[in-house]
Amino acid sequence: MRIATWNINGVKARLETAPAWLAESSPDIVCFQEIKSVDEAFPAEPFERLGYNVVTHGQKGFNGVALLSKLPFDEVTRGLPGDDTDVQSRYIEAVVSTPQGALRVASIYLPNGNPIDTDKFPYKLAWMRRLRAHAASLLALEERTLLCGDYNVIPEPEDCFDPRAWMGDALYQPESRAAWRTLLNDGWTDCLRAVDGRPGRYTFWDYQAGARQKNWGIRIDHILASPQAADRLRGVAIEDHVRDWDKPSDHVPVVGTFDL
DNA sequence: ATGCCTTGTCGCACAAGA
Repeated sequence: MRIATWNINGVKARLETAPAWLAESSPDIVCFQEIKSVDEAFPAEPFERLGYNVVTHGQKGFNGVALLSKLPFDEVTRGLPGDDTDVQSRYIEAVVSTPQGALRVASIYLPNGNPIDTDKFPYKLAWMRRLRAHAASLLALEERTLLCGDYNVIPEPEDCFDPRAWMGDALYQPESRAAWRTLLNDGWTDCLRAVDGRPGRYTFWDYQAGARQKNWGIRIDHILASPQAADRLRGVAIEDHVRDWDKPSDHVPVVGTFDL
């Protein structure tokens, strides 16, 4: 079973690139972030034609997440629990039935948090606390669970080209990185790091300043596995060749392979 | 120090991203 996460930076702008990569890689389950579309306007047909069931949690203009699965969805939950006043669409969770049993997957678009001297940064940190609380309730189920998405956190210095360039940024603040570690210390496995200790395994390159050509990247797209899923982790691939296609997203797909 | 690009918006510049 192969599960992918990919911030596509606008589904309507990716109607060539996204189906092309899905046709090439053919993951069983896909977590999209930043669909930038309301649910009614999401162009599901190009994905359904490739054999995927599609569920979305969108909003107008910004944010928005989706799940695609070749297996049918048994249940779907939209929105991160813990704050009924939060109107931003950044979380969708579903359960599928595999031959080995149930698999729970969430697509996560964690707030960016910049600039850090505005209310966007405390919103990010509050969102991370909510995520930790909900994730802990999922760990208690002792199921195979994967929390996949754009976490907007650079975990360690080796996850960016030049840490000095990110010092004042919400993605690399001590509070952001501490919240990330707190989440992992509850029992979640950072799948890429579990199988690949090399520095410079980036998942995002800015559109600006020739960042891709200079390899000024960062690793912010992550697959977190519950113990029951991590036990079955076989490998993780960062499909960075997609960053060099026409009309790319600034993020690239990350694909985990599991014995499921 | 800032913008550099890209996307979406009831556009005709701007917000947001990271």
